[in-house]
Amino acid sequence: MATDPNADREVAPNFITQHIDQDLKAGRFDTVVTRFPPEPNGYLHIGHATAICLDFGVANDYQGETNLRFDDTNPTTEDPRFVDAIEQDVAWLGFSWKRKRFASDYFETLFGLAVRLIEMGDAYVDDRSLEEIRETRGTVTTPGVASAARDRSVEENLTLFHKMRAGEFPDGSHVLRAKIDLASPNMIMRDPVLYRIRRAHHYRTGDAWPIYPLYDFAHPLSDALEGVTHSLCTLEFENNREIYDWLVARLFDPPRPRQIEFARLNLAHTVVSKRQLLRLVEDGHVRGWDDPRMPTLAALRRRGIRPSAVREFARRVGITKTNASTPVELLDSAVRDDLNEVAPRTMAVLDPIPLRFEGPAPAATLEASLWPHDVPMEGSRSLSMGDRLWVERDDVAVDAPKGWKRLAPGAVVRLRHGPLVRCTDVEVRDDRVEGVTVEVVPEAEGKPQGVIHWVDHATGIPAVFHLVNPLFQDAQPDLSQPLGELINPDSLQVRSGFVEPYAAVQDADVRFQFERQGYFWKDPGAPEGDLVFVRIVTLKDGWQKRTRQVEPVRTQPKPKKTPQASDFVDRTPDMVASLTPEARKRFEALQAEGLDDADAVRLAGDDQLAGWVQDAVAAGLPAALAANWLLNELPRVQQGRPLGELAWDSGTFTNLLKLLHEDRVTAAAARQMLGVLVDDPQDPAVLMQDLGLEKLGDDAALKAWVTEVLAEHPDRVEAFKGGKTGLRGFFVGQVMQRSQGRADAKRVGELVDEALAS
RNA sequence: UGGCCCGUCGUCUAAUGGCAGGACAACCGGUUUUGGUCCGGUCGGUCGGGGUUCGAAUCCCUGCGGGCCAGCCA
Repeated sequence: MATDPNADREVAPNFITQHIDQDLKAGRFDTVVTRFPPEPNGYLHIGHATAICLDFGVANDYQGETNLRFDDTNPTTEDPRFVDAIEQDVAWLGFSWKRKRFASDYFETLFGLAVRLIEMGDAYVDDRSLEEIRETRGTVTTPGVASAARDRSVEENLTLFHKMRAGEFPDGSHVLRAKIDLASPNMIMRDPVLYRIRRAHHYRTGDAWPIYPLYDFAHPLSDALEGVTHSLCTLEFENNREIYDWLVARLFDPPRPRQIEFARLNLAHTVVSKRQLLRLVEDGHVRGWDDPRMPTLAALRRRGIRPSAVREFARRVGITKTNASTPVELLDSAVRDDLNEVAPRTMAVLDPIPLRFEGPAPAATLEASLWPHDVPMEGSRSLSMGDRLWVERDDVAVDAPKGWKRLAPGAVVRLRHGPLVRCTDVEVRDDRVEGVTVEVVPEAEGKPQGVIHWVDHATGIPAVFHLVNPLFQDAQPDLSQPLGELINPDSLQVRSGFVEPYAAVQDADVRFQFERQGYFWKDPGAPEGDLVFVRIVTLKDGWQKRTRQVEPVRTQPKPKKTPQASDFVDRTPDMVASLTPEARKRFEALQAEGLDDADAVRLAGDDQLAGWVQDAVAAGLPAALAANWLLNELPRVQQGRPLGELAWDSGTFTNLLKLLHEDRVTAAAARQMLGVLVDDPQDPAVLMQDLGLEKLGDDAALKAWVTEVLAEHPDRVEAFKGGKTGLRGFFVGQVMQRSQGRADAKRVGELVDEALAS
């Protein structure tokens, strides 16, 4: 039985937890502190929910803690009512924060840090207009130009900055800017603005401050002040990480917080952007922030979705860096799974037509279970069945299509929890079914074609049903179009029908399954006294699926892409042509050593790389071997660090290659050693001895391992012989593991082939 | 166009140089007094090209496609 090895974790391992694991192992931190940093300028939505589950979830998994921090640095857009709403939503999801903080708590501290930055010569006051600053920032392809303000003295900057704070300048007349690099390819590093003058009333600090810090300044420093270790945010902040690191490195000692970005959630058929949601509300396309069609947490809550379902949804979606769009079906499925075992089964007719009995009516009080056979819950309610009932219009057909399991002339169905009936007549007006007549048939008389639900005419209670459907017609709405044209006209359907009495009298928080219809609960937003049920989610409907208009998406193999001319381009000649004269010389020298142009040109572009190859050649090694390891093997352990940042030198590299060249170690072992040597240079021969990595020359031992491995996995041997040839790698890998990289993999491969052939 | 990031079944996501697996969707069947649930099965994928390697989804190069950045928003 395969059990989930991560069942005890809230967040399944992902690239972020891997970073955390590494940081913890490296001793960079000894605890995990995260934060959830909403700006109080709107309601939280399902996208935030995934972020919340991540922030709080990983902290819980690592016995760490999470702060709720309101990033309230822009007084013109923020409102305390959102603070309350956000707290409510986070708590509703089931998370509790260690500390509640506001960026505005830190205004005084942040001001002090800004002063220090000025004192270090890393920030200056610019007194030019917004337009001027914009124009001189340059473009993505052209560098920006400095203003005279950039060269102000520290004293002058200090004076000006204090005057900014004292309110001596008008709004927008001065800003504090970091002094970084106006030519940076990262636009955010072109002297980003840190403070602006904004004489606006802040909901928390009142009129105490005429200047406010910007996100890029306040956020990293707030993280550092709170002792946050891992600052998880969405992909659009990737470019901001550079300023984050820049500021924190200047103003704080280690351990410094670290920003990691992940992809935000996109849900099909809806929008998850505060701006767009605001538009929906303000333009009246929905009835408010908690309109059940909205993706806000307030709306999901009103719709009856439980927090456990949202958390399960977040778990199923996972965390990656891929920009992706999640289908709503994934949410629906999580909601159904969440409700299946807790929702008592009851009956409601949403589009009622009368059912009359021909002959004797059953007239009975039935004791009907609230739970189906497969839900381990107990309980029942009594149902009275009089001589007239309500049934669903869709459950009656004049001409039964193929596969019809409901009422149609002559057809026998069961009335749920009641008798079998045969349809004797269908009343039709204007092509619409308006009523049905049935006769009771004895139990013995054949199998019913199906089961339909009903509500008793005499005791049934009138109710209104709100059927919530996707808000947008298109999975990926084109938001440049007017919203009115994008909205699904059936996003909210209102029906008037009847429920059985039981459903009307239960507590407000009970989620029902109306059999064959879906999960519903009483709309908590309905006017007092009105009986309104909102549909949380439909049931999966095999019939509707079969008959619906849209063609189901057929799964068919993608056409094999035909190779394009552009697939075969060789950039090498271009690269050779654009070599500097100096690099050109190196290129020719490497060529002379027998390297092909592609390798030579890449090495020639780097003085150091080219030198290392020459050193290896001087030591009697083939240039191609050195080039191969430098170009193809080194990057694996380099992890983006330039060659110069690695601790080792060309001599260590050459000695490693020598061992390999002299056949004293295998390539696998050499790779292992490479990982150690770059950071911890030493004599590779000694390292080889220490790790016991000398190449194994003993064919007999290899054979023994091969036999052993094959004997241990008879099922896989069978599968291999059945055509699953990919298993060859598995067998070789097993033997390699046993030899700890000391066996000659090529030879092992041969032995495996031999053994499997017999 | 400069820089950064991302491309795995229809969709979402695993596999960290060694068996391409799971979920959702779809399809077929079984159980069922819900066309639900549950169970069994089927279909279906590493963006193209080249390289490194005994072995590549994974490392390297390159092409293609997508996202982000030129707010005194966050």
